Amino acid sequence: MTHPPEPPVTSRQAVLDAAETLFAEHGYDGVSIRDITGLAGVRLAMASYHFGSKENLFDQVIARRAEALNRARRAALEALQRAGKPELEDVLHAFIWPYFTLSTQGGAGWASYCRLIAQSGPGDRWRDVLSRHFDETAQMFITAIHACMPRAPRALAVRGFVLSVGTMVSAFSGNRRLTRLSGGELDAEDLRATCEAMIPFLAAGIRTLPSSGRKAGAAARRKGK
Amino acid sequence: MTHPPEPPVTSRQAVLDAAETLFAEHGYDGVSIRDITGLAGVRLAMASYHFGSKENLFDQVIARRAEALNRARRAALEALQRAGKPELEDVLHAFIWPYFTLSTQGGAGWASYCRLIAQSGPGDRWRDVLSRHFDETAQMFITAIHACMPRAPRALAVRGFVLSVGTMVSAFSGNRRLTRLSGGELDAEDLRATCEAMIPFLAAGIRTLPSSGRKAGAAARRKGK
DNA sequence: GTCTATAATGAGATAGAC
DNA sequence: GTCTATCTCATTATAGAC
Repeated sequence: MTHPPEPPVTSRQAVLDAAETLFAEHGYDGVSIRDITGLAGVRLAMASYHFGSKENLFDQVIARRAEALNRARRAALEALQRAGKPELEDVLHAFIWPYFTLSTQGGAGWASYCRLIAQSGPGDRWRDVLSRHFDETAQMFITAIHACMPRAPRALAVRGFVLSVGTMVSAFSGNRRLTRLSGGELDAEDLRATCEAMIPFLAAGIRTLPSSGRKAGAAARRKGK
Repeated sequence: MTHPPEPPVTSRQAVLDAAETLFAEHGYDGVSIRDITGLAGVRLAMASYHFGSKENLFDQVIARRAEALNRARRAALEALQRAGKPELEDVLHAFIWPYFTLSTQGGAGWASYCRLIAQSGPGDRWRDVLSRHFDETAQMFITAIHACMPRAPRALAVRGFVLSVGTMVSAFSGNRRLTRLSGGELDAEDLRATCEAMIPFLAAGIRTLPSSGRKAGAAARRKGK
């Protein structure tokens, strides 16, 4: 369904691919249209011709893969729900595994895409584009998480989902912390190992939320602060 | 020990503060030296006079608060260890709570600082500066986490720490996901509630790592993929 | 659709007076 | 330490030929 090594045929795709690569490496403002068209092997004017503005090019970069990613996640979730009542781990798996699969086997573009997403900042540009493309699917997964802890209020499922997204996105950010801090014993690029650790990690975390909600501040009070 | 609302007295500090604010909002490349000196209320040339290059200004912005943060974290950790054998929750508390306290009560600069850290990308600029300022303290916390799970290899403590850092940093990033996805029921700016949920969340997650290491890929195989 | 050329602006950094 | 003025180069975007 995805065509990893296929070289871009149209100049439009070439620009899109180059923009994705460079945005992921240096951020939106760290890259000029000249850099992008240079890497794409097309002339400067092609960027404006196809996309008008740099802002719009960025938007298209995010949008292009968002749909495929959402589709994969929802397909996994629906398959799960048809098979019966899923466990928390299964729901997290349905959310995280497509990210892993596409990032590692979907071609270099997908890896760049995941690193790019991890650079989202608090500014309007990011807030709008992420909300527009990901919130709807996010709500489906929050509902599925909530179904695994039906006695808890939905707000706790939201909190668990948001914490999980932060953890996952950071794991795909391309920071080499894991390698560095382990002195090379662990490999930050072994995303499979990270995902396999992360899913039970997050599931266990989410399961603590109902009780930590009740005894709120326990850790804080224990330190007398 | 920190003086939140004190206005900067020197032009050097004014530039540093303005740079911190603007970098946090728009990222390194999203801000010009003119923007910074403009907000600081000083002339353009003062930036070069005090800091030489923009790169160096950025470095100083990160460095300035890194020391205070590391000191607070280490003090909390040492106090803990003097009091006996700490629980995993206590170690995480010692790591996260200074971040929370400074971010919410250390003045606007600290809040900006935490948002800025969350924008770290995979590029050299970030990797170098974060490694230089934070790796040493990170190793102390990894050791403390490892002491809570002594039968597991240290690599698992590293993995738990790295996942935890990602979760924490994302929680302080200023993305308003929690508010948006909960329809306003939860408040993304209530960092206290987030920290109080996060600490047991992460502790539970770390405790799963030894077992998920042994039965690696269980969730994956269950889905037959 | 693709190119050259250029317009219009903004960037980082510095020289040199005070 | 602080200022004005400026150098030099890169930036986004567009006009208009082919």
